Amino acid sequence: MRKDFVKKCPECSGSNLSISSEKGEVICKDCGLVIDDKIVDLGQEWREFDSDSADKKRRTGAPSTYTQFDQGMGTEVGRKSDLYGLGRKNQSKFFRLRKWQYRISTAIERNLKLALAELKRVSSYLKLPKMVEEEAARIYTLAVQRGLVRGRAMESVVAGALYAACRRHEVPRTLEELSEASGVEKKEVGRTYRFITRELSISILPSNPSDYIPRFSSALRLTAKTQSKAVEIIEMAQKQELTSGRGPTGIASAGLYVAALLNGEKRTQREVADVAGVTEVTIRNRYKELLERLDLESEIKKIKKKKRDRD
DNA sequence: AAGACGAAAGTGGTTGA
DNA sequence: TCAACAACTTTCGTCTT
Repeated sequence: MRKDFVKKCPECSGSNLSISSEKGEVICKDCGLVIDDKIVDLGQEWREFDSDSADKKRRTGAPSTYTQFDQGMGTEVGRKSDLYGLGRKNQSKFFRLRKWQYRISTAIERNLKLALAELKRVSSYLKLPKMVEEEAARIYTLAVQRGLVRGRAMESVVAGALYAACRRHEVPRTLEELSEASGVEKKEVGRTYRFITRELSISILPSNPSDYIPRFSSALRLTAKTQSKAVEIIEMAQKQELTSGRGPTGIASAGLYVAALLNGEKRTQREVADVAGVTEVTIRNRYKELLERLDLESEIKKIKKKKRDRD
């Protein structure tokens, strides 16, 4: 069963809430307020209604989880009782093997234990959905097994794995946010992110500017109308090929800035720039392109005229 | 005085020879 | 491996509201 954290929108007290578990957001459909954009956990996916469907769905027992350091399972190289019938030579070989196995696995386990603790810390700081945390843990485990952590700070690999997991699940967090949460430098996060996704050949779609809109616009306290206008503008921009090669946060913030302007809820460039983690200059550049290519100039002029008339 | 605008120089990353 | 290149940032002076 899903936990309902909020039943009514505190802004307009409508009960028309939309839960997007993938993005970890609860949005009021009436006024667009993002009530809780950082749901930690919505509970398990599968439910059992009767024994029939239970048999189909409950195929794995307890879900194996990557956030436990050994995925809830362990391996050992035999026990002493297995020694029966081995010759002397083989006995010592057996002990050597077991010693090595022990050393290697404890080294990996120790690392994983530490890393997963760190991963959980960062993830809960950013209030990421459980799915993303699991994914990040999976990625990190793979990275350890491939020996990709050697020579790299564990923290930065954790941050890189989390960033990758966010991108995969279209729950975008900026590099800055990851950097702030993990205490790893921004470039380092980006570097390890690129490294591990390349080495593990994890394919990641380029992030969509629209994915940032709900979070940014709620931070700026903008209405749902403005929010959907911004998404509209961004879609138009994508059709005009104004978006390729540009930073998605820059496009998102410019779209939001224009949308707010058109709906008479003006925010300054600085305000938008701050929540989006870009500079005013970038917003200006994108903004200029948007006006030129989407003929919004006349609409902007109308807004300005209206304002003058009011004075 | 605050916000918007734009030029110039610097940074880090990608690409192609 | 190096140089050219695009996107973005920082900084700063000027114009607009």
